[in-house]
Amino acid sequence: MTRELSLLLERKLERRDDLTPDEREALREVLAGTVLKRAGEDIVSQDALVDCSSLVVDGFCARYRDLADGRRQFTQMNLPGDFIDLHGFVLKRVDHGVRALTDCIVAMAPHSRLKVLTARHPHLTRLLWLETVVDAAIHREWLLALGRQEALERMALLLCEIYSRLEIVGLARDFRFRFPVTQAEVGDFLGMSAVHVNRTLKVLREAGWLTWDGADIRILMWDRLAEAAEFNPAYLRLERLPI
Amino acid sequence: MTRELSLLLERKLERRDDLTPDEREALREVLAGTVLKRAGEDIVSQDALVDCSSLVVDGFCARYRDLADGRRQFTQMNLPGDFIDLHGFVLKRVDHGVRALTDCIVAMAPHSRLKVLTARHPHLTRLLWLETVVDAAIHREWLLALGRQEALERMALLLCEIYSRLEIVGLARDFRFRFPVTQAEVGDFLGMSAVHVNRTLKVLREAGWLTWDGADIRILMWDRLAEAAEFNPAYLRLERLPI
DNA sequence: TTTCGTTCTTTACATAGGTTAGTCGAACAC
DNA sequence: GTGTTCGACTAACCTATGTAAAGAACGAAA
Repeated sequence: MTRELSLLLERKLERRDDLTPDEREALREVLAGTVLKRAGEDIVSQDALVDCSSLVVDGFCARYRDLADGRRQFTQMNLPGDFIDLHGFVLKRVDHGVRALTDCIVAMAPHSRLKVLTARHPHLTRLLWLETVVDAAIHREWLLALGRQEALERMALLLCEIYSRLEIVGLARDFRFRFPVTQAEVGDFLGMSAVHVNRTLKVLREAGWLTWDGADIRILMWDRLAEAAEFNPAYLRLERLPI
Repeated sequence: MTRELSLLLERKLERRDDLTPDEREALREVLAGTVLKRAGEDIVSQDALVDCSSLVVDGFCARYRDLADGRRQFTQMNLPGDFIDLHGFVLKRVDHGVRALTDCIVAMAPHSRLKVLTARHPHLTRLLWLETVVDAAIHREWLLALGRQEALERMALLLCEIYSRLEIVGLARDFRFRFPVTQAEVGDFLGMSAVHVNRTLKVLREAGWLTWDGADIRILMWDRLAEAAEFNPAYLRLERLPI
């Protein structure tokens, strides 16, 4: 069981650069047990000191920040294979919550173990560092989207990004994927009201760009979506560059 | 000269955690020379492989992303003492440009030297990692702002953040500071048109919350601004927590 | 089966903020 | 001097998107 979890982590880091047997061994020491979180539960609560980061094994979750009057913005989607709050390892105090959008299984990585790893394995440390830096690159893409792109462009970007990321971990192919998220939640990603999410989806559906039944999404015209979003997957850093 | 630069860097990292004499010594090896960039010039161009990160010694610059039709979003302000593109050290390919808003002096930190440092100094590595992670925390604050806050709230947030960050490095006090940036540039930060920046400033000026003459800003009612922005400096991670 | 709570969907209406098109003044070149 | 450029500022108008309200569809629970 724990063995399988380490493999998930190994495969994730190996997409970026080769690992030595020694480094693989070290990764096996990092994960403690797993925890099940129910849909709607908070995995991390806002404004807490943390001593543990976690790896999403199964399910969808999202990082969020709230305003006093209840306005909410999701700042990042976390898919299976993603490290949630790895930045918490160096930040110590996290400034936001993470919510399970569906039932989730997460594996814990205690900071004490990560610290041992970083003391002994500089290259592995840089790979973990890279993961947090890719998160920041995704943030920048969404800063552009929220600041300067319109509703339809943002929706297209979300679909392109989620499809691409799910495909990498084998959870999407042939332009189909499951995305079990309500329209209100999509609105919290895109910085728009649930009503406008609905309107925007109607336009996309009627233009024949996609179908969206329940949680099953099928993209019919990828090129149109990618063009509308000005989607360039470079920001996901899918390239393999030794570091 | 180079000695003074290292001191800037040392002081920056020491705000987060103590450094050993050994670590200080290592930092002195990191910076190569300085470069002068003129206002309006690009310090880093979009979508390039980078082999060097840089430290702002003097001046203001900003990271940006553009859309094909010219819409632009600044994703981060860089003030003196900030590491520009430290994330480039692990990311290798950067996805955005950095523009000098005023004449700037920047000190270069070649990645080859940073790599030597990370191989020998795990604690220092975590401190550098932390700097990139704080950048991401600031991104998240602005994702919330751009997604869910209104023009006036965002403007208030910008003023509170810039003042706080300038104060830390001794470039602001008594609620006064120089901010030599055009209203159009402010719009590119806040995701709004220059016209609306002007309107919003007029409201703030007439309400007596601030004065803004040329590049000289004076905040008259900090509490009002902070309340409107829901400004909580926690996201800047000013706390000192050993890592 | 009925009831209940979600979520999706639509309509009608309100408004924050964009766009366009200026004026004015300061700085600068010649 | 004169022209030129750039930024601050304003007004008129327009539209993308928010808000409020309600019905339809669906699954879960009883």
